[in-house]
Amino acid sequence: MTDALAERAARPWPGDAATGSPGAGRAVAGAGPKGRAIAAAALRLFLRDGYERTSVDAIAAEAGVSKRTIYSRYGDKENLFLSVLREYYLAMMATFAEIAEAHLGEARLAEGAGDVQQDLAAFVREVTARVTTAPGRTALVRLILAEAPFFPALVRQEMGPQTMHGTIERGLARLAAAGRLDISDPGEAAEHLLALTTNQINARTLFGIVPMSDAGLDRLITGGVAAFVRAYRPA
Amino acid sequence: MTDALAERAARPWPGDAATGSPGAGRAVAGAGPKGRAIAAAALRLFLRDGYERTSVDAIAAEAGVSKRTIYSRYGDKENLFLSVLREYYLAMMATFAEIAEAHLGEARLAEGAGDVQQDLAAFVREVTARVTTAPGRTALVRLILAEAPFFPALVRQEMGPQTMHGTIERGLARLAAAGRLDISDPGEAAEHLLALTTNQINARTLFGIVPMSDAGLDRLITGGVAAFVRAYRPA
DNA sequence: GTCTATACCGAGATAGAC
DNA sequence: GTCTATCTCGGTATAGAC
Repeated sequence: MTDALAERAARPWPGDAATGSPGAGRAVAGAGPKGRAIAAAALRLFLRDGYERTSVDAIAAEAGVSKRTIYSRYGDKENLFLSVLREYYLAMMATFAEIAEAHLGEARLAEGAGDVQQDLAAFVREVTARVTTAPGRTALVRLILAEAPFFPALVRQEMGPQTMHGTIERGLARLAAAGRLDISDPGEAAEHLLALTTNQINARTLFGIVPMSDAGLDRLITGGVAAFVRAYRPA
Repeated sequence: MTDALAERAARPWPGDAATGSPGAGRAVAGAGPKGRAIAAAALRLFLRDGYERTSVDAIAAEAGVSKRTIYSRYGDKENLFLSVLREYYLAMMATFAEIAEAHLGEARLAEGAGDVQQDLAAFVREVTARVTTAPGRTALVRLILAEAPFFPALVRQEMGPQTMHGTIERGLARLAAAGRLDISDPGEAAEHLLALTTNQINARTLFGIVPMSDAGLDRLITGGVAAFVRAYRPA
């Protein structure tokens, strides 16, 4: 894991007691340097090889800890799996929220109006670069899709769909209120924007399996945003 | 497998030598009643449990044949997997092609022009009902996504993306030529139509994992097609 | 007390032998 | 069609080290 997201994912969850030595406060699976090493190794191998093909032995070797340490901290493989995936997912959503706030937040929109199409394209481009096509992100989504039938917790909790949706919906509603778009159903419009951009990229690349050039990505985003604006431009 | 697609998938591939007894002509894995039983059982279990979680023992038991029979016909588990998936995929694409021809083929469009939006919605609705949300289809797509990194043949050959794309592109080009849509790039328009309908359904349901009511499906299709037509309607 | 190292267990896997 | 060889897995146990 070389990207910033994995680094972030290796940090203890929000809500954890302390980041100090494993013993200060309630012991937490992901705390301490050992905990970070385990989580990082597990994440890396699960994302690369999937659940069934990843052995706890391999994770232990990769993390440089003994297998017993993993079991004493995480209980079993399933809990380790769900923990590291949730951690990573939350980190990714935090990045997304930050980007969305910068592009579609109240502060940004109060600055004044540029061209809607260009503003939306800039937003989507940054999301694409920093989230959608981030090294581990596509693997994460593929993994969730693959394992969801066997781990209902994956879809029950916050890792389901519709997590980017609300944020975008509120941003679009602001653009509509400012008269820059003609939107009667912001929820539906948010889905359409996602469908024409992020989801289109996912479909094209089979969620990261088939490579795509930066130029191709840019063309796809530009075209998707253009179609979106054509469908929702004020009369 | 109770649906018609599985029935179809259990038939030998187009191009196979004969459907007769396994020994007439070149021996073919999927031929004969035993071959059909094996293929049907393998497909069912792979779609339900995935590759790693499905054992050849279980397939043999489900098919009512000996494990030896499977190995002598298919060589190994991997080949069995790729064979039955390709078979099923091709059957699905045949169904899609048939629907597309009925709705967007030359014959249909020569009949005269109805409302574009209604025509497209009818097309998408039938594709959705008979292909996109067919019992095994979503599982098939999830399985391909999950296993693609480990079986490059899955994406190399004809099972990649873009298989529905060409057919829809030609249909949209015909609609544009008839002046019923304003499309400068039919390839891109086809992607946008797919993105706003089929792909949106997939994203919403996490490829069939999260259930969706028929009414919800219909609303989603209607809204997606409406947005598409707004983006591409003649001036 | 938490960690490492390693040996171990039972189950289940593929693949091939008979 | 059964039987077996060989392997790997998740998980535990047992030993000692910092």
